[in-house]
Amino acid sequence: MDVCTQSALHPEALREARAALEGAPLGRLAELFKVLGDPTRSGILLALGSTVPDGGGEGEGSSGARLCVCDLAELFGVSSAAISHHLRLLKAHRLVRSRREGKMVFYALDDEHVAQLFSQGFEHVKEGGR
Amino acid sequence: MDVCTQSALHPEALREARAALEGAPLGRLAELFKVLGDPTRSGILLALGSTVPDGGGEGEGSSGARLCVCDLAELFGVSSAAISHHLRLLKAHRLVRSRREGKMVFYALDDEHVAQLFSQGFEHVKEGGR
DNA sequence: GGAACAATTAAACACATGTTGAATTGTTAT
DNA sequence: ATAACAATTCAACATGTGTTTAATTGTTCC
Repeated sequence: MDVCTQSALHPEALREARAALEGAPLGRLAELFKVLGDPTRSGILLALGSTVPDGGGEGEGSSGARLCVCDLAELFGVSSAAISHHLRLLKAHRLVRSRREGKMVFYALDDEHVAQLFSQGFEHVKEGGR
Repeated sequence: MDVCTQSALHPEALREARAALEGAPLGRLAELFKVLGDPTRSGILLALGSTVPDGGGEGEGSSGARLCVCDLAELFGVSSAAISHHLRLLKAHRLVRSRREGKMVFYALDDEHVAQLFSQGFEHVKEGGR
């Protein structure tokens, strides 16, 4: 351990910080962000968030698209196994919900916060936040 | 590739989704979330976001704490090398800024969106979003 | 029942990521 | 200049993560 041997350098600030960390569900929060921290998964959420205007016939409100595993696999150019894997993760974190319909399984967003989360992220990225 | 061989199953929805993905800086967004997706890094941001009320003497407004690498290493129980590594990442993404003061280097939050981003995350996590 | 197809799961692999200890750089004090 | 100490960088290692192919499950149609 290369940690400083001299002393706790700024005890007051440290105490404050500890207090802030104490109550926070840090693990869960990081886990959520980790789930979002993959381009394919963010892409899935973004795609599912895209509103389909003149519903072709599968009409289901206008709160977001509904896509099957096949669609997503083609959309991102990966195997459906990979997509399935990602979807399982997203589902475990209540970010998407699934609904079987015949041979296919359709996925849709399951959380109203996700869109806001993304827009905040965009804000940061747009402002040159590398 | 196990991808569905039959056809593009839902062309309209796919077209919409493609449009939504087209404009979005997906890579950057995911990168940002990936940076936040580590407990130590989220912890650092949370710690730096904690407001130190009765400034002991290092007074610098009330918009957040200022901690040196040593403090953070002790706070999370890892080597200062590890902390330094994380800080470099956070800095590269304009999430923190640094300021040298004598032998030490102090870090502080560098972005006003971060707090909001976190609060959105908390919202989700609190609501049982596993 | 069996065939066809979408979805999931399992096993295995390549690659990225976080950590460490050692070496290096930067700053202050003697 | 040398010593002391904080911070960073380097090299190396252990562990995670995303992907693939293959096998399995679920559903529809014949």
